[in-house]
Amino acid sequence: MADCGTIGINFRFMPVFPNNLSLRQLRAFDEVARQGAFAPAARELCITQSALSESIRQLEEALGMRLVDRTTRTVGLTSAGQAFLQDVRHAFDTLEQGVQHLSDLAALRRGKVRIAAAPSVLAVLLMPALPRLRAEHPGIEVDLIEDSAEGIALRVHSGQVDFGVGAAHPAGGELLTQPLVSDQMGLVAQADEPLLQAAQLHAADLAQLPFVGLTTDTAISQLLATAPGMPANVLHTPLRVSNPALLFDAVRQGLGVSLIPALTAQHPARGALGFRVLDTPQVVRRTLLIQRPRRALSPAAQLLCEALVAQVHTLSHQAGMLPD
Amino acid sequence: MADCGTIGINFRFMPVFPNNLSLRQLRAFDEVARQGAFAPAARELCITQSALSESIRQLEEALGMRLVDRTTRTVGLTSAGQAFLQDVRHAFDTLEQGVQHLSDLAALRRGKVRIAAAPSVLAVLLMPALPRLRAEHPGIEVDLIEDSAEGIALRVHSGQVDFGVGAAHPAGGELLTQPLVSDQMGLVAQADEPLLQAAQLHAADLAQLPFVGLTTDTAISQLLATAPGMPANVLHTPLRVSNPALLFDAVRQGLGVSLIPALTAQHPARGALGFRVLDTPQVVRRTLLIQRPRRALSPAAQLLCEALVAQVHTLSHQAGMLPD
DNA sequence: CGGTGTTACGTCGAGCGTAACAATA
DNA sequence: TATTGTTACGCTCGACGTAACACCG
Repeated sequence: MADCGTIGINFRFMPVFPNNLSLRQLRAFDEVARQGAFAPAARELCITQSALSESIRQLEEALGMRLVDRTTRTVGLTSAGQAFLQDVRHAFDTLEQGVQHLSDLAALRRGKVRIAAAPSVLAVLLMPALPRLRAEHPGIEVDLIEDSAEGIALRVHSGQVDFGVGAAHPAGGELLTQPLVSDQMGLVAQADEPLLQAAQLHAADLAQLPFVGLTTDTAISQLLATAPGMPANVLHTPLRVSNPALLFDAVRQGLGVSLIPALTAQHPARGALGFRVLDTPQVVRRTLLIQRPRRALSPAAQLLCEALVAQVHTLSHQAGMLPD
Repeated sequence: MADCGTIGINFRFMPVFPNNLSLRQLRAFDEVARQGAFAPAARELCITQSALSESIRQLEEALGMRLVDRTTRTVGLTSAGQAFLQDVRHAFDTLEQGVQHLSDLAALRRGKVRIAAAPSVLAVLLMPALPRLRAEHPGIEVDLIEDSAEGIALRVHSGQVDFGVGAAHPAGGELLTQPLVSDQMGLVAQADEPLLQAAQLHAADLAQLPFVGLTTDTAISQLLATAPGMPANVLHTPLRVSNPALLFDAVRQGLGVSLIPALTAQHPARGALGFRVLDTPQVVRRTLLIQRPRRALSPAAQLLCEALVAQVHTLSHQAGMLPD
């Protein structure tokens, strides 16, 4: 490498910063001031007197100023030393505080997690885990952002969220995905709908029923569109809503039935509506955990990740759930 | 030396302080964050990428936490890294400020000097130098403390003042002294006193005049007491005052004449009173510069010291002055 | 003498550069 | 392919300890 600092244009600000001095020297100075003598300070620092003496000498040389008045028997600080000591200790406190902050992050005493996810994931997988998380880690802030598959991908890619949960989507380029849970599509209808009690439920059975769909930008809608054997009224619905909660409201109002994933059926907004898995075709929705590649999750984000997986396991016995 | 940290009782506070990390690593971290990449940061730091990479690795290892997310092409900070960066920069600013303070002290832009001295020294040697000093170094604070020889010695010994100027005194133990100026004792009297014009002035000439003295705790009084050939009215005075200003007032009131050093005669409070050196005996007062041994003077104190010496030279042509 | 801080000197390891590698755009 | 970050491997210089010294109580 070319020797630096030769002609280079970029001298920048360069305020003669302590390029020379080291934390060792400053720590040594602090301890000498604290102890008022070299010998005990050296013991405290776990070095010999000679090493300590050398450190102080170097520090004074680097600063071009005498900091300590040596009197063989007792040691005192120069007025300059006293002034400098203030700042050194302040800097130490700041650094120590910084390390403490890191420790807090690692120990989950502090932190902030931002998650983007599909509505059902938020309501069914994350919300139930929050009370315990809030109780056990009150210092961790959580932002839950409801979004579409595309929005999730974009938010993950831009780093706006720590990770996302939802369907795969090409937006956002290459993202690191990991299967979290798969579930089957099923019929949601008013409780007295006879099909809910049928021995077998086929997609064709829905052909004559009024059908309420999700807007076409949703991953679920697109999943149904690619599934084989879907009757026309399922593929082209006269009424489309953008999220499960509205869908449940529509079904409850008698506007029709719908097909939703089993996980979404766990949404509290379903209320007393009935649900059963579709036997043919088996339409499986895969929900992924989506991260930026080569980006480490913060400890708090890991915690929520784990809570998410745990919640998946809790719900794994429900009809139509296929945990990965 | 016994290996430290074994059983020792003194674990003290020991808050897992950054015992490992160094300023180099922190500076490297700061620069990586600033540049957003290793290569330019390494150039800025005048080291190779490999060295920089190693520094960051060590820092992360010391902190037990990933600070930088490497993406080969671009580099981002972990949330932990962002939080830590704040504190690191704050600590840097504090240190830089400390160094700046030292620089200010050295360049006489800031500073504080405390001086203890005899009244005549303050009024005659220091006061005249102050206007220029205040003009040239407005950031330097000066404390002038008027005191007796004993008080000066004690204040110097205790470190309450940077240095003292006055007569020698055993109080305060071993002090570093340096002759500053010597001057002869002389007669101070109302301007019409015939002795002021005499060809020769002998101590015995004062025997019949009313005499006003300084209190016996003053160095001048003690000096006169040990001088040979002093008439009784000089040695035992019915009226004693504690400082030259009062003495001048007394003489002006016609209460008597007195003997004072030539330097003191330069005191502005003398007004129109006459002064002439005593021819026999020649009584010489030695004024010393008094410092604590093995204690370096601050730059500001040195400045005042030099101003003091310069003022001595300015007055060296006056009658009775014997600069050393 | 006991204890202080300083200096001299030999040793060892941390920190660096060179070079080869891996991975992205 | 060009550029970036990582790893491997010597090397050198700085930081340490031992020891001898100088100094004060």
